[in-house]
Amino acid sequence: MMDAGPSWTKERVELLKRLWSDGRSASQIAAEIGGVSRNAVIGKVHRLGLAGRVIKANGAAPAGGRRPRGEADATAPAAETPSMLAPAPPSLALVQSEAAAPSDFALPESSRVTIMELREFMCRWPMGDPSSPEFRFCGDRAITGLPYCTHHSRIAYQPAAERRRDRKVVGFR
DNA sequence: CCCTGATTCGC
DNA sequence: GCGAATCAGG
Repeated sequence: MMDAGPSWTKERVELLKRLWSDGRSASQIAAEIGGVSRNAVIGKVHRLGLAGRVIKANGAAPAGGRRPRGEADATAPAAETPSMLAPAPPSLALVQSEAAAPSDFALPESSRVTIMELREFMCRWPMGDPSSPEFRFCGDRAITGLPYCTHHSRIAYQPAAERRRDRKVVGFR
């Protein structure tokens, strides 16, 4: 007699619509409505047709294509990012502060290289946003045995004493 | 690893 | 129709 879990009643659907159009995320909506997972929410959203606000009309988006569940996945184990770069990766703030300080050391940014152009003897100091296509490495002649050039080695391996004198990290206003 | 939405498909 | 499982991307 008792009906099972409250499925998508009119009220719940309307609430869903409202929250979705309100810009709430599926997980948030699921939490508010209660009794449903975010997958359920997403599924319902799609079924209702008020799905993806962004319709990829371009062929540039094969996105979304899960392999049939029965199939064994021969997919590679995974590999976030080899990140076999430098032993002492500088902080982003530090990099940015350097980039934003042209007056200090006018590092000859002559040789900036992509990861493909990088050689063992080249400075691996990251320049710019790693997620950007503009991302480059310093590429200057690295100190033998070290991943950085002289300039960036000073930055990366600051003596504790010298580091005490606070270097100015990127300043917010 | 956290999150986001998108898609497939057994139920 | 439903939504877990899975995928792709941030």
